[in-house]
Amino acid sequence: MKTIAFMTGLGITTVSRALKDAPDIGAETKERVRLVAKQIGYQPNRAGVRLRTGKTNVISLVLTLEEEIMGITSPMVIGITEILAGTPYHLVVTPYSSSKDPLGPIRYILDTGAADGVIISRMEPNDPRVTLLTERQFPFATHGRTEMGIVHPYHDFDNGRFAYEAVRKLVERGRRRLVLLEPPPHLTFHSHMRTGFEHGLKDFGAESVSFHQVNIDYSLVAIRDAFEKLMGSSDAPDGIVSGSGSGAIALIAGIESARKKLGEDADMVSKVPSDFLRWLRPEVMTMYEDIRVAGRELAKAVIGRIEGKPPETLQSLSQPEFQPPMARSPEA
Amino acid sequence: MKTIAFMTGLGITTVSRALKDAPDIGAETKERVRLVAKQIGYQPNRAGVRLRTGKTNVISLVLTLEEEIMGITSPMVIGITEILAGTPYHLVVTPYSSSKDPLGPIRYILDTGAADGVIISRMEPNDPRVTLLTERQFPFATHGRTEMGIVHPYHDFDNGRFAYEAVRKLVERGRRRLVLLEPPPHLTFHSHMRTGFEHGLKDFGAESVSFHQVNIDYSLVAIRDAFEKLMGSSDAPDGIVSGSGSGAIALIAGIESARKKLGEDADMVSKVPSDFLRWLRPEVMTMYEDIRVAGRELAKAVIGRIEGKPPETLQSLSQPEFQPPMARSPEA
DNA sequence: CATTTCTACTGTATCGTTACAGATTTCCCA
DNA sequence: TGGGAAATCTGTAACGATACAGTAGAAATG
Repeated sequence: MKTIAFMTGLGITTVSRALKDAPDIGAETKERVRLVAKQIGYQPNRAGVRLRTGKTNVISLVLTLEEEIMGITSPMVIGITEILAGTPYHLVVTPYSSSKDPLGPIRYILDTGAADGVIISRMEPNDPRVTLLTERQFPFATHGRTEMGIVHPYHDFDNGRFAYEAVRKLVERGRRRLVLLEPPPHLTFHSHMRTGFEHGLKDFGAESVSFHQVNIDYSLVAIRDAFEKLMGSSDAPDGIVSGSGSGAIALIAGIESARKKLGEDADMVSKVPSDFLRWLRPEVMTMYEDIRVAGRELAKAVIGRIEGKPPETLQSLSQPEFQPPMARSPEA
Repeated sequence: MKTIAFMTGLGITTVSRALKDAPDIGAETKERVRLVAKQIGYQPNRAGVRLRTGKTNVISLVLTLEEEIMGITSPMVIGITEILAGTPYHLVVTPYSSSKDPLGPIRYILDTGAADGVIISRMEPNDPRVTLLTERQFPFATHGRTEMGIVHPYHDFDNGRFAYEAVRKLVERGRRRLVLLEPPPHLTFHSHMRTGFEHGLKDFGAESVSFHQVNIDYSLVAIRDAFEKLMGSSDAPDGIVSGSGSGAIALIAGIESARKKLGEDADMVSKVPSDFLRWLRPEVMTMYEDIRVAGRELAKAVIGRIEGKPPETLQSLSQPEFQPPMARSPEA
C-alpha cells in the first residue's frame, strides 16, 4: 500500500480509503488508485487487516473425526470452497479428536478469534455449541437443526420426508414389515427420521420391526452381524429403510449372510451421499443427499450471518427425491 | 501479553522472550511467566506474530475439484489434521476450479505469503508447480512423485508394485489376457502403473489387451460403455487391473452389461481407497491405499521441510498389500 | 580498585492496515 | 466580503508480537 501511495503521490490513508470506496474520496482519485493497485497486483496483507480490525476472513469448518466414515467431508469441503472462492474468505478445517469435548474447538475459536464464522454439524436437539455461539453473538451455520427455540442459520436434509417416502415406496412394493436403520439417538435427525418413518407406517398401513441394537454410527461389522441375526429370525422384516449409505452396505451383507436375497425376500430404500450403491446394487432404491449443495448453502449462510442478515432468512431444507434407476446398458 | 507483563511486573519484551525460552532470561523468571501465562490461558495472537515475523502457522492443502470423484479428500484432510493437532499449524484448503491453471493457487500463496508450507497432489513427471516452489525455496510436499531430478519431500503409493502384484495374482488364477484401467497419461503414476503392469506381463507370462479409450479420470458412464464394448468383442480380456476404486465400479457394470460374470469370465484386482468394494463385491481382489496415512506422512513432511530437514529424508513410499477376503459371516 | 565481562532485563521501532481527528481548499450564501 | 459548510485529503496512533540495541548491576579479571 505504501508503494501505491508513493506511485500516486497520495497519502497512505487516502489509498486505504480509496480502495474501500469511502465517500470522502474523489471519484477520479479512486479510479487512479484502483488502476495502480491492479497494475502492481496489490493484495491486502491479511495479517495487517486482521490485527487492526479483528476481521480474520476465515470460515472454520468444525469436524468430528467420526465424520470420515460416511465420506461426507470431501463434498462438504468442496461445496464450501466453491462459494468462498468468490470471496476473501479462506476455509480452515478444525477437527476435534474424540467426541467427548465438542465445545473445545468452539471455545478455541471464540477465545482466540480464529475465524469470522463457523460451520458445525452432527447437531443435537439441545446443542451446547449453539447456545454458546449464540450467547457470544458469533456467526455460525449448522448442518442439521436444533430444538431449543433459538433461531439460527442451518441447512438440513428433510430426513422425515425421506423416511416417509421410503415407507410409501416399500408399501407400494407390497412390503408390510418394515425396519429402520436409524441415526444415533442423540442427534436431532434421529427423531426426524423416526417420526417420518412412523407416520409412513400409519398412513400407508405397515408395521414396524424393532431394530435398536445398532445405528448408523456403529461399525459396519456390528450392523451386519445384528442384521444377519434379525433376518435369520422369525421376526424378519421384508422392507428396509437405511439412514445411511454405508449402513446400507452392511445391511446388504447381513441379508446375504442370512441367505436371503435383496429384491426377493426384502426391498430396501437408502439415503446415499454418492452413486456407488446405485452402480453396484441397483436393486436398492436410493434418495440422494447432496452434501456438496449442503456445503454451498452453509457457506452462503455463514457469510450472510457475518453480513448481518437475519438468521431466519438463512435456513434451507433440501427435499429428498428418488433417483431414477440406473440404466444398465446404453441400448436398454 | 501486556497483562502478563503487568501481573509479573516485568517488561513486555521479557515476557515474550521468557515464553520462547530465550537464553538470556533467568530460570526463575521463566517459570513465573509460564505459570501466569498458563493461569490466564494466554494464546499468542496469530495476526501479531504473522505480521511481525511473517510466520503464518498455516499449511495449505491445494486441491483440484476433480479430486472429489475419488472421495480422496476426506481421509486426506483427516490425516493431515491429525498431525497438525499437536502443532500450532492450521490447515487451510485452497481449491482451484478447472484444472486449467494449476499454478494459480501456488502463485497466490507465494505472492501473498498465505502459508508456511503447501501440500499438492496429482503430480506430473515434469511439474511446473514443483519447479516454482523449489525456485522460491518454499516448503512443500507432494502426493505422488516427479521426474525432474529435483529432490523434494513426497509420499506415494507404490503403483508400479501394485500393478505388478495384481498381474501375478491374476496369472495365478489362470488368467492370461489382461487389461489395465490406467491413470490419465499426464500424471506421473500413469507410467509407474503401466510399467509395473508390463513387467508383470513379462515376468509371469501374460499378454496385454489394449484399453486406452478411457482412463480413471473419465466419467463412470464412459468407462462402463467402453468396457462393455471391449467385453463384448472377440478381444475380451479375462483379467482386469483397475487403477481406481470408482473405476472398478464402472468396469463391473460394463462386464455385467456385456452379460459376462465377474469371477467366471474374468477376475479383477483393484486399488481401493475404502472398504466399499470389498463389502459389495468380495469377488474383486483389492489392495488398499490408505489415504489417511498419506495425509499424515505429507503433513509430517511439510513440517519437516519448514523446520529445515533435508528433503531426501522426507520421502516415503507405501507398499501395497492384498486385503484379506471379507469374512462373509461370523461363524465362517 | 579500575575495568572488563557476563547476566538479566527493557525501551523503541516495526510489520500492514485502519480509526480518528484534523487540515486544506473550494464553494456558497448572506 | 466574511464565514461556514462541503469536499477532499492526510498524519498519527494503535492492533500484538518480536528484533535489535541497549542498560544496570553483579561478578570476574588483572
